[in-house]
Amino acid sequence: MPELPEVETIARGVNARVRGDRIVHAWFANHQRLFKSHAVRQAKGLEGRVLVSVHRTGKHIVCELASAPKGRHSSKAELQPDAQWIVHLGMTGRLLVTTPDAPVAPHTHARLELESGKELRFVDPRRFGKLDFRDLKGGEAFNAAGAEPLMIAQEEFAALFRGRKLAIKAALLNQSLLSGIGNIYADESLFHAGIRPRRGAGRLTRAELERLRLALQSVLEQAIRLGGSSVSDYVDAEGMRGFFQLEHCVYLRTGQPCRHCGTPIQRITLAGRGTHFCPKCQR
DNA sequence: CATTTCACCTGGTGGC
DNA sequence: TGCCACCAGGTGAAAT
Repeated sequence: MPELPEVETIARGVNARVRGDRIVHAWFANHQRLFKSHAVRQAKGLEGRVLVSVHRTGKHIVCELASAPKGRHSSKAELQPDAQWIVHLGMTGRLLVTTPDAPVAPHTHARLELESGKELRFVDPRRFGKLDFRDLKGGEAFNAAGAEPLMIAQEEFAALFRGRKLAIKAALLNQSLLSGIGNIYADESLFHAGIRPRRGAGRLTRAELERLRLALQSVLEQAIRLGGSSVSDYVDAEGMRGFFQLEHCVYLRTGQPCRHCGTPIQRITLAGRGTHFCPKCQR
């Protein structure tokens, strides 16, 4: 489900609600594939630690955790993190902050009870999500493989695609090149840059690459401002839908008129994914 | 190595 | 109403 703007929206929402709170109990469902490190180890690591901050890296939500003696509430947010809980939402994952009496949704696979009484819940019908715990003593902090699309500079961006034979859309989806772009924002940014998804990544001109970089950044930034795209079931940490789906120009608009020229939007399959573009505006 | 395909899951939709 | 085929925002392992 969630790509960079949705994950950013969720991370900000969770951070605002749980920052400084302590995890008093962690419960995990018995679905082994969800856990990159063993569920028992994750629960042990989480219980007693304070959530110092929650932020996004690529499509991952990173919760910074610190061990802290009980009863000192004044400066919890400034504690030095010594562990991380990393949540990947897969296609259908949700990370929600709820009251303890809120009904437990079907497919709830994790519940963290917090000292304040709130709960942090992970819900994921298709179970493509992943939960990981890292102890920073002895282990490495989490790092996304690819570059951040919102931060990358012109030269570095162009270098990512040099010499590559795969289609530009496939390259945009490759998380070890850029992290955070998924099917919606790949299609939308290629539309705004006027580039056909099947074009070879290594054959784009410098001008096209720079148009693409700027299109990606403006599309992602606008989507974050609108709280992400709610195509079917995406909601933020409070269960609220986003609004960027109303701004989509091509994604899931097969056969509908292009917003710029009126030509019907085409759908093809590329890299195994539904791919949408305007045959007139994109060359 | 680079690139492509497919399995992993459940649920929603639309045709018959 | 039921059954079925097909579709879905992601990733990583296996095949090419």
